[in-house]
Amino acid sequence: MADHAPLELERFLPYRLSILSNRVSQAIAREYQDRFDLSMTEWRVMAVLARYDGEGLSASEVAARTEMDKVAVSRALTRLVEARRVSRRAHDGDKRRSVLRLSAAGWKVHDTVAPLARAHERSMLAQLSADEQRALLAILDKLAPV
Amino acid sequence: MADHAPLELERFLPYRLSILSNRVSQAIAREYQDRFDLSMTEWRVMAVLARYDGEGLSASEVAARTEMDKVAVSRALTRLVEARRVSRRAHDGDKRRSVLRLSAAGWKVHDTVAPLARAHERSMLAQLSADEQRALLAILDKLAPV
DNA sequence: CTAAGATAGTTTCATCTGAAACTTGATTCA
DNA sequence: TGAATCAAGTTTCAGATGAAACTATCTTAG
Repeated sequence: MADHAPLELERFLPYRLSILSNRVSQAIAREYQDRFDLSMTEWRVMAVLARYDGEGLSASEVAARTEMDKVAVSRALTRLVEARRVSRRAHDGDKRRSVLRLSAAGWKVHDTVAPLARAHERSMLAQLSADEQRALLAILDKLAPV
Repeated sequence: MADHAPLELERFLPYRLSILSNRVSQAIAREYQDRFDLSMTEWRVMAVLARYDGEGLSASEVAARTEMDKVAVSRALTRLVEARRVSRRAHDGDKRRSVLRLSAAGWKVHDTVAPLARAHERSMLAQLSADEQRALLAILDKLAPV
């Protein structure tokens, strides 16, 4: 029994990372879910469409840029289009592709949610020293390069 | 259009954290899922039972120590008990409570998976400098204290 | 050209998840 | 006591998820 070397979950890095990540994401998500009936998946799709506005991304480009699978993106888009937050038309010259854009209503939601998300990010960083903030960015760059 | 200030998802900390956390957790989980038909939930339950061996934890103590909800724990335990990896008996003096322990088979699985998990953790840390490793621990202590 | 293969996106299916309701047993307090 | 409340754990239900199959379209090799 002495030689089992049990894993100490509360010191195990992957576990701690997942706890932290879930807490942070859910704190943000809870707000926009209540206020806008918007899932995290949907929000990420909207954020990418906002960022690459004017390019008329296709669904698979959205999937690539959000690191979500195409099924999740397809379903998020169905809801977003139904809610008139995203417009979808067919691509000239390739009828398989869709051309996606935020609608005016979509932009309105985005312009409320984005500052809210950034505020959460700031309050998270505010708990860290300047050195730790720098280190965190360096760590993320090394472990999960974009 | 210029003043929409879109969120840059790929620089947004909560997003990057969730990408990193998912990648790390899934890399480990994939191994023990294939080899032992063990979900991440089940593994976490086993890890906690291993760590607090001899105390005969109840299901809600397991839930508290894994930060999972009681429904998830209940279901994981059903599977673990069926697979004879965990033994469950009633608590003397409180028939609501269960007393949970890893079985010999459970320990055998634990003793294979724990080193495997630790190896993943080590290879993750190995990508960071000593300073960054220290900083990561400090950051986790501040942002998600145990 | 056209058959074979690749790509975009949706649907299906089986599983996972969490909130709420429920069951059983313990506790409290009048 | 015994009614009301509380705690442990399970079940139910409704939604989320992801792999695989499928449809439609486009590309390429012969």
